[in-house]
Amino acid sequence: MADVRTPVSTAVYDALRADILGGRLAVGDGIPSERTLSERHAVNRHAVREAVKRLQQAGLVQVSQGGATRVLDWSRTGGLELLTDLPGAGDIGAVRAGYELRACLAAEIAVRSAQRADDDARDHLRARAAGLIAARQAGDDATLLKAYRELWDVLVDASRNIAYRLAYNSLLAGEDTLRAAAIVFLRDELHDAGTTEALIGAVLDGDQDAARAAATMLTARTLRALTLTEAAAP
Amino acid sequence: MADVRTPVSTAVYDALRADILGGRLAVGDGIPSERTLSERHAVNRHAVREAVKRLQQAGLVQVSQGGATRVLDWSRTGGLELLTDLPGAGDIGAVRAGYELRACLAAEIAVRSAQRADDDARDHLRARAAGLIAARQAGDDATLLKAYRELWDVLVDASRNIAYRLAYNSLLAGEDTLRAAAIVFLRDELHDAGTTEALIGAVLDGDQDAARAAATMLTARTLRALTLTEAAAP
DNA sequence: CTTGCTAACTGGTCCAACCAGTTGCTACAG
DNA sequence: CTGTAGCAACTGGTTGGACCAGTTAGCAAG
Repeated sequence: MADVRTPVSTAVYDALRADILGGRLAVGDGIPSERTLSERHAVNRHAVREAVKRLQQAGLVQVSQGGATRVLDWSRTGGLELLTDLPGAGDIGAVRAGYELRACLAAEIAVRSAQRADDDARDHLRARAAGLIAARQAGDDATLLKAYRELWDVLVDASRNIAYRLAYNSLLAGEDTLRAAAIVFLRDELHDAGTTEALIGAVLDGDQDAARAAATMLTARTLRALTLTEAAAP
Repeated sequence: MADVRTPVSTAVYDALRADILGGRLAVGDGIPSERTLSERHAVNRHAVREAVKRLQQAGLVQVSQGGATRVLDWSRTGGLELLTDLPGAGDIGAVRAGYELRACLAAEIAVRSAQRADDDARDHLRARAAGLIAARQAGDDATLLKAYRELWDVLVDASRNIAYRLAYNSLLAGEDTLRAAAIVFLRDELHDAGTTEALIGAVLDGDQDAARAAATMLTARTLRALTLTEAAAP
């Protein structure tokens, strides 16, 4: 039941990914051969191959038959999905980077939502707005965060842009591990009920400028909190 | 030499991914068993497993031992790296979505570059600016596009935000297949030498507002071209 | 010193088997 | 007739070993 058995190939993948993102395997280096890795991790070579295939897809390594599998410069070949893996590898600045991207996305999502939201999307938005008000009554930050995220989820859909949706997914991919930290940074933004209401109203009214302004103000609060934290304890 | 042999596992992966993104495998459906797929594609089961592992990592399927491997709603679980796969699956709107995301990113990259570019980054930027001028002399759009991309590549670095870099990577992931189409849409933006110069100057001067304005004007040209094309031949 | 071949690597693929969960049907007990 | 226990018959997870197909490096002949 509570069996959290991880496939061995995932264990190998995690280990290699951490080594690469953590810089222990330098760019251009060849990683150990599949046969070596299978011995070292005491698993079958097939498991290693599955792990390497995933590394390859993530843009972390380049494999070539006959030659060695080499580590790529992931800052050039990696995709946005790597972002949530970076903090785990010890990169603190990645958190600020992620929130900056979110800020830029949020403003645009707000504008496009105001521009493109149809009746269906407006209904959903109103429902989430009500849910958010209810969550504020609870006084529990975790509940509030959940409701706030659901609000943005609806806005992302309303913006009718699959790229925004996918980028948003990538940003939230590792949220479970970061939720506790997120609440700290998002605190001011979460409790700014007035601006949140303004955002919702602007989207419902189709007021693109007001929507952008509100979204920018909301995310600016979190960015400020992050900057202060970063400056205080680097 | 010209041997473009694709690994069989990649062939299986491409086929399954296309079926999922193309909607031929519905969300919630179980995909055929590994043994069935290995028979159907006339490959070994390990090749199928490698393909499925990649699907899993891409957020397209959920596998569970004992149970069937089910198709996930990739619009909820997929990352930005899926974007460049969508056009291949027949989704035309994904191109516009991608360029809208690029527009929003570009403006922010310009601002952050103006804010954070150090001497080293400024040197690189000046070099690329010179390269761009040289490319304009050639009169060849492909050369110009290359130089223009290199300019933005430097700007992305100058913005000192790993999330911007990774998102930018994701957006350009499938560029080779789209290069011909890209030149058509980017034509006006590419030939707007004045605004490009203004962007470079603003970044070098640390003028964030001017940088944002220039970047926005540049990307707006491409968005307009895209909208016109979309409206003309939907 | 250059060239060419070979041997020892690398990854790519396959076969066959077994382990470990899930699912559904069947037969037995109530 | 109903409910449940249990036995197949699936599913994915893992292993071992073998062989093919490229790359690389070293050695030997020119």
